[in-house]
Amino acid sequence: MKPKIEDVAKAAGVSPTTVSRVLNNRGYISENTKNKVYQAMTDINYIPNDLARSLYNKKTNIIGLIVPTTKNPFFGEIAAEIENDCSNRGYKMLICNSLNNIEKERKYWEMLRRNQVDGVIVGTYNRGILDYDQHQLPTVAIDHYLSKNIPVVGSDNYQGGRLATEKLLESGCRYIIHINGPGELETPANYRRKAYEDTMNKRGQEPVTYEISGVFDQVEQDRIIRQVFDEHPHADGIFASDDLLALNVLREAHKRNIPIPEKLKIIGYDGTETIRTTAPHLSTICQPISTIAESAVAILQKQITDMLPLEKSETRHPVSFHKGSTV
Amino acid sequence: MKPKIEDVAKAAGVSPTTVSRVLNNRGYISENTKNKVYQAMTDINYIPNDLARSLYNKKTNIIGLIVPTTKNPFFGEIAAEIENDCSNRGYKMLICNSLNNIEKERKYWEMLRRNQVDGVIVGTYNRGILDYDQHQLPTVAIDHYLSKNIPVVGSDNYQGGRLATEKLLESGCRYIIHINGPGELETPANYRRKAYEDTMNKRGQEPVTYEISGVFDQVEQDRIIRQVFDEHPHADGIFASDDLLALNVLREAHKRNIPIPEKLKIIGYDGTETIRTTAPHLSTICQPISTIAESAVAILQKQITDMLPLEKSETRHPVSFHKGSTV
DNA sequence: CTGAAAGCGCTTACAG
DNA sequence: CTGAAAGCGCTTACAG
Repeated sequence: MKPKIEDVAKAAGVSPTTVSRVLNNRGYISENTKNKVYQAMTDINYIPNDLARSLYNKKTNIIGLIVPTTKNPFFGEIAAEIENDCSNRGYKMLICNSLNNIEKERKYWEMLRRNQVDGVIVGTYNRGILDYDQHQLPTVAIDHYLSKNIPVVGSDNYQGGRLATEKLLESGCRYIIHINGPGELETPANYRRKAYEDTMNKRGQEPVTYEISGVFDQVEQDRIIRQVFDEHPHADGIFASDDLLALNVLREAHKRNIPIPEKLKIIGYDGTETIRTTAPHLSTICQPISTIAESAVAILQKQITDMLPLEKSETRHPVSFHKGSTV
Repeated sequence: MKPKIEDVAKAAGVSPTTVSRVLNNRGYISENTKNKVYQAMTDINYIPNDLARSLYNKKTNIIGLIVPTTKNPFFGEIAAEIENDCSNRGYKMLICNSLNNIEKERKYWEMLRRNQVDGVIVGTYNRGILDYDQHQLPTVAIDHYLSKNIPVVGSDNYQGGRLATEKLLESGCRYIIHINGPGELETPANYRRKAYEDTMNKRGQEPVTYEISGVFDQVEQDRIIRQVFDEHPHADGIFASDDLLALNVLREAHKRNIPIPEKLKIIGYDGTETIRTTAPHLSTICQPISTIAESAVAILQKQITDMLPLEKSETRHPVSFHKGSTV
């Protein structure tokens, strides 16, 4: 049987109350008693039960993180950063890979509630899951609009879209296509598109945007990429809204023997550490992942400790350009 | 205030005992009562408190996962797979990124204990942390020897090392170098090296192995790679013990204008989904990540449910060869 | 400075 | 088929 406070108390010859007090450094306890208790704790190898503690305190110091999947480098990195920040602040993290499955996600929300998490950080698309009006749980969304009263954190998507487009224009492109990832309608990522279109219009160029609707659908993605090449054989620039997509575009270009960057320039989005080490040749817009993570955790913690009601807010962190050899 | 069982009981006009019983589907309850209770639960929006439940049951259905960092594609993918398997079996997962920091790792172990996790899956190098003799907690290690009584799951490293070496030999290499990642001494990954050396010896070739000791030390890694090229300008094959390393080798080869695969063939190890999509040209040995994850979870669950004492075992899953253009 | 008692939200013998 | 009581391992007023 695992030792409990009572056992420590017996071993130290004091009451459970006293043990609890030294454990929590609360109230006045004589040095002597303190030492006896510490001694007893190590003697019997006592480890406090946080379940009991949390039950009483109504605070678990656990937060939930819901992402599509940590297989994706962007979410793998953001998850790692968020967990680090949590750990530094004394929070633990329950992780949920929703696989963009609405039913799974609904279950995760319930699970997190049952486990009394102090808050949740969400990076998935799930309109309709939350009961907007009476959502109480402290929550922060990463690049997703979940509800009118949930703060959103992300990169400055408009700046990113503009930057990508400008870089292409600067390096001489005139016939630039934009390819969008799936489900970006409900996310601030649609500002990437908006910025692209605005920037093109301002220069008097006609914007052309393709959308990939299927989530995790490699086949559709490949089909659309081929379609772009078929329908726009004279395009000289492609702005893809994520790096994996950009790499696929690059691959198709190679297949068609289109010299990069001479005939076609390509720029991606995300700039994860993984991509920058495995494919440093890809020019891309880098999201400040650790800053995003940090600020999401900070905002969440503020909600938790101040017990503030949820309030809409949008935090955008500046992006940067990584120059590879595709632009 | 969150509604509790008592509130449901009141709303349904029954006792808390009865509510608990319908909640757990235990004992006989009349259909009528059941319905009243269900009705009451939805009426007042009741969500059970798993903390209280777990406290009583001495079972949390939570497991801990300790990895160096999910930023690394291998661990990001294994974490996602493990979490999926857990979720399917009704377990939740607390994730810990130890960053290969022994102090952090020690704290994570204590945290997991305090939170009464049912078991732990570890993918980090941490000899000396566990109290071998009296380690009670169900535990499974991924490709690491933690203690004489903790089961290990991984890819068949010996087969992998042999396969890599044979592929190089088959394609004509004779002067093959092996570069090892850090910290592989205490892990089954050292069988990759052993297999390489055995295979080379059997063919009458002299094995040459370099080791990179610094964990996460990009600078040292680059230095060693340059050293390999400097000291063995006539090498015609390199077997790198992970893909990120292999890609760095490839990059250095490009810098030196060494044509790949004509003058030099390169083969990596891991074959994550991420690498296979971002760098499909890299030939590599693929670990069956989802199989490894699945079997780790299965073994852990068996320990948990059968309450077996920990027992040494080693499970090796076969690897496969991914042919890119570097071999 | 220290302890006995009540309570956090559940569950399960035990009794009816 | 249903309920009152005790207990899971803690913590914190309250009293001394």
